[in-house]
Amino acid sequence: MTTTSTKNPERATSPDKPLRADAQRNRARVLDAAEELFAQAGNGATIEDIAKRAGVGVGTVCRHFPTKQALLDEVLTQSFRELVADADAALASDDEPAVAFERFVHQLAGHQARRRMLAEQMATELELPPQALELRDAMRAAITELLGRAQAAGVIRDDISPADTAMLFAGIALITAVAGGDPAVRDRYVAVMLDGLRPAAATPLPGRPMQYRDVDKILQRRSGKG
Amino acid sequence: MTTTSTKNPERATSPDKPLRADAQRNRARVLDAAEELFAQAGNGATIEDIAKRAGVGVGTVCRHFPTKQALLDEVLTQSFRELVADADAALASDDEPAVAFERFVHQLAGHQARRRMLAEQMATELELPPQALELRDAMRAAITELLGRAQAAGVIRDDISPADTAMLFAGIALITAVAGGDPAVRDRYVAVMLDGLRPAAATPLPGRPMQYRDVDKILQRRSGKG
DNA sequence: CACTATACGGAACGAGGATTCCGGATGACA
DNA sequence: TGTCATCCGGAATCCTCGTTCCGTATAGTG
Repeated sequence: MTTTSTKNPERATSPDKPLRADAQRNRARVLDAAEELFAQAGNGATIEDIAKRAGVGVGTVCRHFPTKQALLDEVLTQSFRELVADADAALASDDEPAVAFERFVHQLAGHQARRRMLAEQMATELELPPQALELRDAMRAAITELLGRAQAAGVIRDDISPADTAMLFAGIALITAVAGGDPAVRDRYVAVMLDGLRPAAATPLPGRPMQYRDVDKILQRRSGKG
Repeated sequence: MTTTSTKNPERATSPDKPLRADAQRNRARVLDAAEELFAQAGNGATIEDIAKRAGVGVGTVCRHFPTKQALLDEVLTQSFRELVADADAALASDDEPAVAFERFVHQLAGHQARRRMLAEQMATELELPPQALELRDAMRAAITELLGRAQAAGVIRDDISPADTAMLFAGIALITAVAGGDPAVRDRYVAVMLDGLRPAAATPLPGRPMQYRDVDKILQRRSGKG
């Protein structure tokens, strides 16, 4: 399902032209392989590994994606697209706020776990590829809205921000991804986290909610240093 | 506090002999520098960076620790020692179970965040250095006991295992470490997680608690493949 | 079927980083 | 203070991995 038959945002050199049939096939294979290996090994995954898994030569990988970073960016962007789609679906659904929110965070954790880079990036470890910037903003807006509705309905505690939400579930996703990626385990932990977010048992929290502004600040500081 | 004046489990070559004074000093410096840089950059930290930070040449680093892995292992083992010390203190204290448990998980997350490798390794990403095996077991025993007491006292939900506990807080630690490592943020999130662990708001959980056995299985599988 | 623009595989190359080596410096001890 | 074993710094070496190059293969087309 992760094929890129719809559009190819970048191409090595030359403006754009319909890819030859085998090229399209290979590109998709590479993307799938990369997604899988990046998820497994973070970006420690090797170009050669990816090529092998995709059943192509390294040359092929590097022709389609001029740089390892470009490949990573594309996979990341892909993930964001799916995430945003889920978020939009949740927003559009007429489920109760609690249900919509819970379903969505399960999906969120799922996406992030399947590709741990996504989780890392949402926690600002990685630079965001420019193509993904607006997707990220859409994502943030969606989380804000879903959380807001749930809080307004009184089913989620008020002292939690959208940025907190993203972080918390990214943490769950990251750790379960690192530890084998069993979806059953992940769902369990998401459920625990959700219990922690209910107003019923809420204990006063130290500190203040994290804002996306803070996240961006961390991101800047990081790219500033190197 | 991180000096190794007590014992030096490994030495490049030759059985063992008291290190010359300057050598001991340098060894300690290297260890401290490594701890700091590994915490900051995971094991992306470079030998040269570590040497520079420690104010020594690369040769010195490599003589004391024949391999980058050896250095990493030593830092890891060090962390485990501190963790186990905290755990023992918590066990020995006569605080109420709830207090002891909560204080300990805060410390746990703190340790793990300060050195993100620790968090990753507790989630079985890394192989455990042999020197640390018994420390890990002591750790597990302590968590088991502290959690058991808290559950017996009815302040922590029953459908959570010691392994779950380790994973959940490792997740929090990991994500906050990745996102800048602000302790205030970490404490906030630990508090949320703790709320999720209280019996009051507990919702039925899907799946079954994770056992240390499962963790070990993942570890084996991983080292099997490579 | 023949022809050509594309794409392919994988060897060759280069950069970055870990490890090794060795001449010079230094702590330990008589 | 003199001697020597030990340790130090950092240049040299080796290895891994991303990227480039090129001869060969193939999809697309008439």
